[in-house]
Amino acid sequence: MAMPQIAVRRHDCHGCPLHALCIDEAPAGAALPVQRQPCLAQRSLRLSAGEHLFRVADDTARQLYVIRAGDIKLYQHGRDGGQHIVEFLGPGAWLGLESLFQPQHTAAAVALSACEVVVVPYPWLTALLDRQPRSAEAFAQMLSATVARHQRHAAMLRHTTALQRIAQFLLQRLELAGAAQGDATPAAPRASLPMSRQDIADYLALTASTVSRWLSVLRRRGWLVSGQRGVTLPAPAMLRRLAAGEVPAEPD
Amino acid sequence: MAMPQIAVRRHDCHGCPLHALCIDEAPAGAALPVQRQPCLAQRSLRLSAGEHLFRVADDTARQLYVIRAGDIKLYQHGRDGGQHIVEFLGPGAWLGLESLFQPQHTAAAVALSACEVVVVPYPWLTALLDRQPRSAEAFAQMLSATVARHQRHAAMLRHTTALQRIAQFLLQRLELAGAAQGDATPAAPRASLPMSRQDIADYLALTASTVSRWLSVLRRRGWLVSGQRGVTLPAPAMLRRLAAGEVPAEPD
DNA sequence: CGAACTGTTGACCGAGCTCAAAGCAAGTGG
DNA sequence: CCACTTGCTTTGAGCTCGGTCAACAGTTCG
Repeated sequence: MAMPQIAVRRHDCHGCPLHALCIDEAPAGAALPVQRQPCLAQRSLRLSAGEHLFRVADDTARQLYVIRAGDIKLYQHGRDGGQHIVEFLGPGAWLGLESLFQPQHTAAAVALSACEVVVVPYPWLTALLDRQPRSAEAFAQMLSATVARHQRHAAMLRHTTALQRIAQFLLQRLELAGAAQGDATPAAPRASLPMSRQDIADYLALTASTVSRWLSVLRRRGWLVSGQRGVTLPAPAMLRRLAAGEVPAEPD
Repeated sequence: MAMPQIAVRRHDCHGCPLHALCIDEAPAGAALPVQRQPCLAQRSLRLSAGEHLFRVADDTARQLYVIRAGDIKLYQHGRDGGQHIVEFLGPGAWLGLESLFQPQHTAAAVALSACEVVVVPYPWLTALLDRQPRSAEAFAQMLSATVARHQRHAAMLRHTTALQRIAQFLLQRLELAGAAQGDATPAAPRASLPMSRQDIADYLALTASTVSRWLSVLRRRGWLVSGQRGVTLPAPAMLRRLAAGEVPAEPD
């Protein structure tokens, strides 16, 4: 059985998160340029659940990270010992943007589950950015999207009730799961919650008690099935109405 | 009186906010390179108080802005009609970072006082970034600082009481005023408040009532003198203690 | 099986919001 | 110069949402 021999492996980096940044430079069958090397020579790192990737005030080691698999939470310390979760990050997300080209990290990152992260040294990044104009644009766009995302999250934390925040959070997790599946199952209302209730609370500026309370209410009403680290949402439409504040949020 | 004739005006752009980005390429008496041109050929814009620089969903026009003089507030619309102030920006600050290389603005910017802003078209920026490696780094650093700043602000809005937020805000305005004066008057405890009480409230995720109430308390206690658009803080040390939550925040 | 941890639920309480009224400053027109 | 308007600020009274504290249930791991 003579299989056709492939002249150039088109995409070793097809599933690579750097893809979006480095694909532009090789429009079609062009020879793989030098810059493509990072995609091939990736150095990756494995973390088990609970292990820190970096902590606050750690040296940045002049590198950042891209999550290939697993979930990571990015957090800061609140005055009172409680922690303030900046973001939950999944596969494809970049880590270390908040301290780019700066000596120390201003946040900490810890694995929620077993993770694989790709290491991206600054030199690789700058080389890419300098040699290839459009990549600088793409990277700037990603940074600005991060700014915009944080602005939206900050906005959500004001003028919204606990229930609204929880509903929005669930929807966010839901469409995140949907995007990962490539919309293959658009009607599968399953969302993963790899983080603890306390983590959810710290993300939404609530207490674990309150999160638990409202989740119970949703469960009692049938808007949410099952309870622990995964959840199915049979009525996303209703959740959307809750998130928008169209329902007065009765306790029971 | 024969004044010595200056051979080359060293820095036409000395007071220019782009300075930090473009100074590196001309270490010393080097001839002014082409890239320096933007500094000289700046197109600037004047706004009177209350005038919008851009609104949400406006076209970005592929340009961003740097404030040369005046104060601008950057805000988004909250669901309930109230507005959520992202940041107050003064001279030297960049505007439009949250929608960089994207078609539409995700926030609105309005002048609080008479302003002068410098227009920076994307092409200038990309030209600068592409030609000069260190500028890309500086720019990325600024973007990442913006991310970090928003993270800190979001962190402040949790686990802090109304009084703490107000104290922190006043201190922030104070050191901002100090920085503008180049620390010429380090002991001059004067801060400008070019925004309304409602704006302060929207920035701190409070109500105008609450802001007014606590400012009154501070005034009654003598930690704060005068009231309207400017304010003097005779006891910054006490404010710092309040901001840190070391004082139980008694109403009176 | 017990220990330690996470999640759930209840009772109470307080910080800040809502609603409302009055005080003040700046502008307008007679 | 003053009556009138308009918008911002201040202040009061009551109420509500979510936090605090605490007890209990369920899970994981030795």
